[in-house]
This record gives sequence, structure tokens and C-alpha cells, in this order.
Amino acid sequence: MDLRQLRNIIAIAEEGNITRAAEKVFISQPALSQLLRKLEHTLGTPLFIREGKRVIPTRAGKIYLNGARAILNIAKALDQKLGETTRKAEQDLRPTIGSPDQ
Amino acid sequence: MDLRQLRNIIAIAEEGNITRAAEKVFISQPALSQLLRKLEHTLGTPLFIREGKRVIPTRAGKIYLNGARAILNIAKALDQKLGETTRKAEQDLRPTIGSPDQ
DNA sequence: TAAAAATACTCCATAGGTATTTTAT
DNA sequence: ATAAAATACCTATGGAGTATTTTTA
Repeated sequence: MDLRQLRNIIAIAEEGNITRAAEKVFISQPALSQLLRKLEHTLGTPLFIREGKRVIPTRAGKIYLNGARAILNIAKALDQKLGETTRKAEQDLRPTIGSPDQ
Repeated sequence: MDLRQLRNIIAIAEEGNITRAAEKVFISQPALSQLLRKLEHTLGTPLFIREGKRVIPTRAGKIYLNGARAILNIAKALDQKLGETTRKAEQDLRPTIGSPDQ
């Protein structure tokens, strides 16, 4: 489970259409189609039902999407916290106040 | 960011020792050592300080570990929910009560 | 018949492996 | 001298691409 994959699947739900979702996340339509199929296979349950050209989440799909969004939120918050910590650590390494940046 | 990677990094913290952590998660010591280095490089900050044979989390490391655990918890809960849903769906597909499995 | 989805390949990036060397108790 | 970590190199899996063929409104 990779954050990029989570975003890709979410894009499908948001667009209701694999082709547009693929454009949105900057990968090819076949790649995204395969990603979804593979994921459904490993989970053992379909996440979207293909209604011709529309693609809409199943019950399992909705659960998956909720989980995916929750994970992405944590990952985002984590990234911010790490960023802050790194900046602080860099400040601590600066020996004198007002020394020119770089 | 892959769940397996998160577990691997957590194992390092739990064991305080890359070699034992590698055994625990069933990958080789060099693989785990490289995983950690690569991750630290992409994050732009060290996650553990190498004190000789002990390896202990930095401030950033602790933050990362907390985030990692939170994500794993959600992923676990998600997995359970999906499992329940799948089982229910399979039941719904069964037309008669007591029909032989398979 | 014109969109989107699926299939069939090909390629490449990288996670992980083995062998070895370096470091620290 | 011994145990852990790092380095060097290799391999293989799978994520993503292009080309093409089904589908369905």
C-alpha cells in the first residue's frame, strides 16, 4: 500500500471515470485500470462497479476510500511535523544569531 | 510510503538494533540498513542516531514512528472492515440457506 | 461511431539478496 | 576478536508506458 496508489484510487472515485482520473494523477489510463484491477484482486473484493462508462464505488469501495483518505491525512500531518522539526534542528545548528542564511 | 516499510522502521526502534530488526521482519540486514538510509535521505533528516551498536530514535525519528504507528492502525482497521464487508457480500450472494459450499 | 475500459506486450526503477569490508566493543 | 553496520554489486518484481482491441452509450 503506497500513498500514490491511495491517491490514484481516490481520483477514480472523484472523477467517476478512469480516463479522467488517470489524467488528473498523471499516469496512463491502462496503468490506472490495471492498478485498480490488481488492488481489487489482492483485496478479494471489487471496489467499483463498472456501469458502462461510469464507475461507481461499491460498499467495500466506500470503506476503502474512507480509510485511504484517513491515511493520507495522517501522512500529510506527519510530513508537516517532520518539516518543522527539521527546520528547528537546522536552526539549533546555527552557532550565532543573525548569521546570514547560506 | 509502503506499509511494509513502516513496519520495518518500527522494528528498528523496537529492537534498537538493525540486525535483530531485520530478522524480525524477515529481510536481510543490508536491505534494512539501506532502507533506513534511503528513507532518511528522502526525508532530509536522520531518524536514528548510531551509537555504536545501539541505534536510537532522534526527535524526528520519534515523530515518524508515531505517524507510522497511526497509519498502521488505520490500515489494520480498514482491513478488518473490508473483510467483514466481503464476508457479508458473499453471504448475500448465497441464494438458499444451507446450500453446500463450493 | 465515438467515447472509455480492458488486454497485451515492453521497459525500467527499486526493494531486496549475497558477498564483503568497515567500525566499535 | 566478535558482533553490528555499511558498502558494493546483482537480480527480480511490479509499476508504468505504448499500441491495440473490446465494449457500451
